[in-house]
Amino acid sequence: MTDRQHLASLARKLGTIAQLDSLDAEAILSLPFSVENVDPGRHLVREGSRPSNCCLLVSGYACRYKVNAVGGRQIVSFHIAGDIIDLQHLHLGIADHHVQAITKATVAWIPMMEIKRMAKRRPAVAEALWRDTLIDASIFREWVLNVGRRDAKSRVAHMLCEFALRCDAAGLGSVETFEWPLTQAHIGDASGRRAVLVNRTLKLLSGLGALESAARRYQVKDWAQLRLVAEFDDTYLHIAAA
Amino acid sequence: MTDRQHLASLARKLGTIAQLDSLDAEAILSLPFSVENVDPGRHLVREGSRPSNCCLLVSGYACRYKVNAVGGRQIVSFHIAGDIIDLQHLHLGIADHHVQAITKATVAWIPMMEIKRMAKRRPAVAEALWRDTLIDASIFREWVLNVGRRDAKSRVAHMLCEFALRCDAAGLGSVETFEWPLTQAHIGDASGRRAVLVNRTLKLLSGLGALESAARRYQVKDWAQLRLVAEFDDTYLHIAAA
DNA sequence: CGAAACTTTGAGGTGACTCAAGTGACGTGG
DNA sequence: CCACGTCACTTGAGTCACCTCAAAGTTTCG
Repeated sequence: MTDRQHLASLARKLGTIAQLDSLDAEAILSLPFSVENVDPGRHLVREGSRPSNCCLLVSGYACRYKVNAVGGRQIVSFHIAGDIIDLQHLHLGIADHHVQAITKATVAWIPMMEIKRMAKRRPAVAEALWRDTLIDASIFREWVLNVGRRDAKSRVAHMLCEFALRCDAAGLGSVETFEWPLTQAHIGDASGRRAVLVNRTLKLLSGLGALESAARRYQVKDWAQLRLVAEFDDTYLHIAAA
Repeated sequence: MTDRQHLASLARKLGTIAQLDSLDAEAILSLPFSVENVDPGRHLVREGSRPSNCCLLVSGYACRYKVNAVGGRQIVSFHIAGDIIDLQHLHLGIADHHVQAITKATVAWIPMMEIKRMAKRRPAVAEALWRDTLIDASIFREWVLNVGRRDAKSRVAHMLCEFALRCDAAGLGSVETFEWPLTQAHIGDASGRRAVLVNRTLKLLSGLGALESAARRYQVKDWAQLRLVAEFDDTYLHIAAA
């Protein structure tokens, strides 16, 4: 199946990132690709590999992670439908981290050569792609601050705020109601804390009335308070057009 | 003064990042710029500003940092001569972090418009610049792992290894002997630990025989051991050509 | 319906923090 | 050229956030 519809979410996302005309959109929608349905836990990129395709997440959720010498895992970002995950490796050659599906997901594999070719012909698309990688980098910087200088309560709240806003911007729910399909172990691996502490921390946030959680369903009850606890400022997401 | 020599370190660096021909090099060397000499502590980029120039570090050392709500500071990267610091904002519009000189430094301000224009005319240079920003992003990811999943000893050792290798690659000394012009407070702000603990940690690394330190002069005595303590693998620096 | 995976709760240990006081290096101005 | 202020480094002692280990619930899914 090579339905152009699979690329629509990419075109939509890049359209929110930069000004694209109809020829740009056409170039994106006519990229060649192959579709794959994957189960939770399936690896989409392996550290040390030399990817020749970019992975577009058509539906579902994924995360990037690295591991330390003793097997400790650190998730460095989450990804949602419309994210073109592997753009970070477009000009790097060798993958420096893993990418793994969190839920069942549908991905479209796009040859890197084709993306590079499109970038040469359509400068506006190239700029959008570059800008997308720069936004990723901005998010990494915020995560360094998050795990480096915030306590467990703020970290978890911050992750929630970021996920909520990104889902909202991608048209996948609102800030109050969105899917957060993570186990407490995922949240722990992303926040650099143990799952046990994440559990206590979520209870604490519920106790504050900022959040309601039950069986991996979360609902933000008090967005203002959650932002406050998280020290959340969305500038770093660069969601508004430049 | 608008001596082309100031741009030589940039041309050199980009040449190690991608294949550039003589026309590419010429394009880089003929960029317009203005030079400024700055003192330690001087800010080169302010969070919230809308930079219109890219800052090339001609000599000296600088760092990027963010602050949390209570004033806690997190350094997210260090920069050395030849680094074009502000490329991260080329397509972002608004600065999401501060950049500050650590030592006395010489910088060259290059108009972003000129860089974008050059990127359009010289695709190989554009690719080199893009690749440079992707390498930055890769380093951010490693830092998330570093502050998220390593103890103080490994963190500090890791920072040392990275700095050493980058200096070495930039032609600023060797792995054993290089300048690390940081106060213990800097090291603390970068590793997400307090300066007091950094002090004890450096003593500990000295005790292991991996390091000698005195009055902000550092020397690596046992590179193999330092790498081991740091869990250091240089893949993420993407130093070798792709 | 049963196994596996995830969540919850408790108790005791530890790495890093805060507070505090003192030492040493450096630069400046009288 | 010494007196003084400033900044960085050093060391100690008490405290706390988070960790580890452990075991019991609960949800999910084949």
